[in-house]
Amino acid sequence: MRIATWNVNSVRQRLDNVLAWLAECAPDVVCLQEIKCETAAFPREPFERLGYNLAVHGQKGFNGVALLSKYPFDEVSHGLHGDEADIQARFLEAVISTKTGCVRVVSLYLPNGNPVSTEKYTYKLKWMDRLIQFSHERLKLEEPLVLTGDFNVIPAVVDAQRPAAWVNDALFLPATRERFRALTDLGLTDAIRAVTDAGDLYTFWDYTAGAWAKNDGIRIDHILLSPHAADRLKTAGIDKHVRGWEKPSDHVPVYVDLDFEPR
DNA sequence: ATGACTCAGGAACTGAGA
Repeated sequence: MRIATWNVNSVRQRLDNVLAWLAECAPDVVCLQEIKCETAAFPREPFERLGYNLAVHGQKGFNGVALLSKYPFDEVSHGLHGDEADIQARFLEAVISTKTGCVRVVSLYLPNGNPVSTEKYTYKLKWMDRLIQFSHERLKLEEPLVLTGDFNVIPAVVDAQRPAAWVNDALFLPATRERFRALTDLGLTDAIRAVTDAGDLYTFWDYTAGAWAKNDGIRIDHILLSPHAADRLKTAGIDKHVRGWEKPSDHVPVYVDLDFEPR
């Protein structure tokens, strides 16, 4: 089973790119972030025509997450517990059934947090604390869990081409990285790091200043696996070439192949 | 150089992104 994540920076602007990528990647489950539209405005038809079930949690203008699945959804819920006043559309959770078992998948869009001297950064850190609590609860279920999306976290120096440029940034500050490490300390596995310790593996290149041409990238889109999901990990990869397409998102897809064949 | 592009909203710009 191939599960992928992609911050598309507007699903309506990126529709042609997303359809072209689906054709070549052929994922079974896709987590989308920054769909930038209300739920009712999501272009459902082209995805349903390809055989995907849809779950969408949108809002007007900003944010918005979605799930596509060739397998049926058992349970779908949106919103991250711990702050009833938080109305930003950044979290969508579903249980997906296959003939050989279930997998719980979360499509998340973690707050950016810049500028760090504002309430935006405290919102990010509190959101991460809530995510740690959520993960702690879900890991008790001892089931395959795929926690994935745009984390807006550069986990380590090796995950940026120019780490010095990010030392005071909300994506790389110690308080940010400590909380990401708290997630992995709970027992979640960073799928890319499970298959390679190589550098030059990025998922985002800024639109400005020729960042793509200079390969001035960062790795901030992640797939975290519970032990029961990590046991099934076959491959993990980043579809870097998609950044070179016409009218690209500033992020590229990341995917894992999990073995859900009968045993 | 707290900039450079790209998006949504809404009709000229601003805010947000990272």
